[in-house]
Amino acid sequence: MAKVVTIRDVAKKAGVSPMTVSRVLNDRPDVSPTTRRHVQKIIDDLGYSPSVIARNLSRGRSSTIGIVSSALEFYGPSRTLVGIERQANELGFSLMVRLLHNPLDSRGEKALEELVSNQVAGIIWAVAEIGDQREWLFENLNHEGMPVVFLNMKPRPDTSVVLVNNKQGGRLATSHLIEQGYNKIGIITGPQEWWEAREREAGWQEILHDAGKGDLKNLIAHGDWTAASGHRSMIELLDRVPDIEAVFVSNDSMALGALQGATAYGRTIPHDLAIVGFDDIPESAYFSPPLSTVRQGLLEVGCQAVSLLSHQLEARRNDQELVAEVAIVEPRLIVRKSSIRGIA
Amino acid sequence: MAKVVTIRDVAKKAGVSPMTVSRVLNDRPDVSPTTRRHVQKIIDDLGYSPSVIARNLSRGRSSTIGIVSSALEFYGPSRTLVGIERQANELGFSLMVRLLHNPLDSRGEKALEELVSNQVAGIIWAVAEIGDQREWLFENLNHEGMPVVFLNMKPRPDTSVVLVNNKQGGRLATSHLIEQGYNKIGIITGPQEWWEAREREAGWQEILHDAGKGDLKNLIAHGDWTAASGHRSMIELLDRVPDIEAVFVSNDSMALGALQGATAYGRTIPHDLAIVGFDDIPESAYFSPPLSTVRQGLLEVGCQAVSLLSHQLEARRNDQELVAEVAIVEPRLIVRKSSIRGIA
DNA sequence: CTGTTAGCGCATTCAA
DNA sequence: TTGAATGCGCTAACAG
Repeated sequence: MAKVVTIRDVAKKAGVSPMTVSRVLNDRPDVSPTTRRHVQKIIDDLGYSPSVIARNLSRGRSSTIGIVSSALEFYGPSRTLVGIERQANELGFSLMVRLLHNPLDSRGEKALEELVSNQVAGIIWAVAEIGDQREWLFENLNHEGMPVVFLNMKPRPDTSVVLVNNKQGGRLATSHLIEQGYNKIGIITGPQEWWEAREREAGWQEILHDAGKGDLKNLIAHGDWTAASGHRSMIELLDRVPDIEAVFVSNDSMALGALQGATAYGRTIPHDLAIVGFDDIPESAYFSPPLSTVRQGLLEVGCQAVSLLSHQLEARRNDQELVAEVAIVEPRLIVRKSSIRGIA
Repeated sequence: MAKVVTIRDVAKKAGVSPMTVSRVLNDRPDVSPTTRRHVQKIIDDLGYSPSVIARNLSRGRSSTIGIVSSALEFYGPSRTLVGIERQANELGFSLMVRLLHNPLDSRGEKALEELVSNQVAGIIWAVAEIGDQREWLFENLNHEGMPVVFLNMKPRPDTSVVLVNNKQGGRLATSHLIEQGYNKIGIITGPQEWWEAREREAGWQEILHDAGKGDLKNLIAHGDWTAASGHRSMIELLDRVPDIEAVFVSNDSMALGALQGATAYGRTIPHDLAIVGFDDIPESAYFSPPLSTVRQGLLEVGCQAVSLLSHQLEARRNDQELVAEVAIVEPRLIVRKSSIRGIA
């Protein structure tokens, strides 16, 4: 219990009022250079560090932003968190993090309450869109008047959203496969509750449709993002459509499982079967064969999220109209061996 | 700015004093059941939620714990964070997270200051041990009298630490390879600045030494945890020691790179060369061939860290002696194909 | 430029 | 079992 140094201790020692110290701390202009220097010295000497919570209480606002995330075991969410942290740091925000382990239960509510009562300045909602949970969210959040930025959600009016153009990612992957001359192009999707999974599938479907490919039903298998499900789904596709020529797999982990499944099934990649993944996890360049994939700008997503939130906060401080913004991050196709026709 | 509901609003509406409301909020025994029910109802009606920061300021302590972590792009740290969050949640703590992007710079200091001035109740230091940064830490933290738990660090007196028995992990992997009848057993290490990397190497070395294997120098290659470095290091080993029979790779990502490197070099795994990894990332069961590896109980590490910190906090609240605890989590060998002699 | 007064929302005394 | 007074550490608004 080293008695903590307060602003009053500094003031006393410096022979000024607490207010002056406060002004120095906050870099206010209305302090004489001499006084400022003097006070600053005392601050340093005493190793004084202001109590953020007292400041927040007094100011009625905080510089902590709340993050609600989930599924940190996957590449996407954890990578995004890193981006968020980086930008938050840059802009002087602290981060309070809550993870939802099972997004289906009602804990979103508790997480939200906790953040609200911790007086966070705003919230970044980085949880996959699940069912109607969102509806509940919108009511509550707007009710509270809490600035929020959502990640990877279908844009809606008056809501700030940062998203990767997942549909475009699906298009890129599928177009690439068509350009390589493949005809029967299947897909292994992510969980249908994830908006991102549905979008990637929509991109795949759009391209095939435009190319005049007929019945797509048989070419779809549903995974759950894990390598195990990729493996399973690939076997399923091969059983169902033995002459399938290429598969767009909705993330790299599943693609790894798919690669292994197809190989065990007796197919040589890419000679017999082409595969394109999604994410560009660092490992994917070292799969056998190296995986063609779609890279999302996930750090960018995190940065943007914090920036948009920051805009909202600023607008609010200036009593301006809060204009919702939407930031779209474009993905990029990375071509490696797994999708190149004519390589053994 | 929906004017926020305070404890006074509730009190007024309930016709009691703020104090009574406070008692209800904190589940104090000295409130009549009738009053309690009544007040509780008003609380619910108004949707009142107490201001955590005001409470903290008043009580002089908070229930937020600070996490300093880094390298969330790797499996270990992010997995550990999940464990921490889970247990924190369980015990009613909030989490404030700071990431160190380049542990070599002095930002540890800033992160620490930020957490301290946010009045966190304690800190979990989950950053790889780098050089003499730790010395600086110990001085400062003990000076502040802040409860801290360190992760994966060499235990030292009067310091709470949670660690995986990395050396034992190295032993398990290496013994397994010896039992399989391999003789020339190499290692690809992690970055030498990481304590965990050094420990794994020490385990490997100990077993080989005990088995009477002579000169080990040539059998060591240094990686940096990435698949790329695993690839590179494997080539290096094969060039240097063409008759090498097995390699213990200090994490699974590097093992993936090593697998690919060895295959490209013309070796068949495990026929020509056995490989054991470390981590048991979910993907490793789908490498080609499936990877034998050492599983760390990372969730467990996170849980334990929060528990130890919680003990410290409790002791402090009761003015008891703070006894530092050390929790050791034992790793487990997972045998798959990549290390089984006599399989093609 | 600097100090004074007041109060952020709550919990810890104490007294009733 | 309840309430009144007081203060946590800081800053906004006003004075001087």
